[in-house]
Amino acid sequence: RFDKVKVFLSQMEGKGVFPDVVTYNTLINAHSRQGNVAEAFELLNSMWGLGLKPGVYTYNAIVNGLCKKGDYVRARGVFDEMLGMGLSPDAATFNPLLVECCRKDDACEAENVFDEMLRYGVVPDLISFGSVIGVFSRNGLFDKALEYFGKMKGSGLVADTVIYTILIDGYCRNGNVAEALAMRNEMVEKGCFMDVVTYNTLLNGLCRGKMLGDADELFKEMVERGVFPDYYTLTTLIHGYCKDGNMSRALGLFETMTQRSLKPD
RNA sequence: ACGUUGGUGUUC
Repeated sequence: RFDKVKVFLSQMEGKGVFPDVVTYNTLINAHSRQGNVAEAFELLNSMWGLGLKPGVYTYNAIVNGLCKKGDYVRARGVFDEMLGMGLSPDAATFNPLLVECCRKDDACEAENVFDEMLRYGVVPDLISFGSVIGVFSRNGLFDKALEYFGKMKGSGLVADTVIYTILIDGYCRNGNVAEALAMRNEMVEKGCFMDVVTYNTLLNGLCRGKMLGDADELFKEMVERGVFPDYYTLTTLIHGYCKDGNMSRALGLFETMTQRSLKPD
């Protein structure tokens, strides 16, 4: 609701309160995320005239916006521009670039960006590792995914719910549901909670592995633990039961879905 | 102090 923002900002200025770099970063990020990179650039350029100097957060927001639009080339251009301004990139600069390579399933470029990040002396975080582990495991390079998981632990990072979910997904995709279940046990033992995405991922693996009975049990477990099923959960299970020829169960879940006022899409 | 980045389904 940028019209309201505009009114609010002018009210602020009327009271002698002027936007600072954080205000601009917030606005630039909002436009950037919504795909309006042109407006984000305009705000970026107008900062200088107000005596405000764009910083790493400012450029990172734009790099992210361009990556989200799939404009990797232009994102690299802004990256170069920020270097030219004498700014040092950080993990939040490289992560959107990595994520975009992963979205395109470009494991090769993702690895290049990861190496580049290291050359700049930037320390990869959980997001960086999660991205590359995911792209490797989805693209026939699961050994490499596990190798990076090893590097991640070696660097002192501790796997969180998202990292475990990526690994569970990786094991399932690579035909090792047993090891995926072992990962789930490990994460719980280490005090890491399973969220709706973790459950959905494992349910999908069980369905694809024709382990519908186990999927059913896991579904019950998630509900008992107060993790509420979403669209992904129900679509995954409905698909699983359809493929398995169990239409009555599939239709039952479909009804559950409408009863929960989750409108089928 | 406040602002930027990651994971799951259907389309055989």
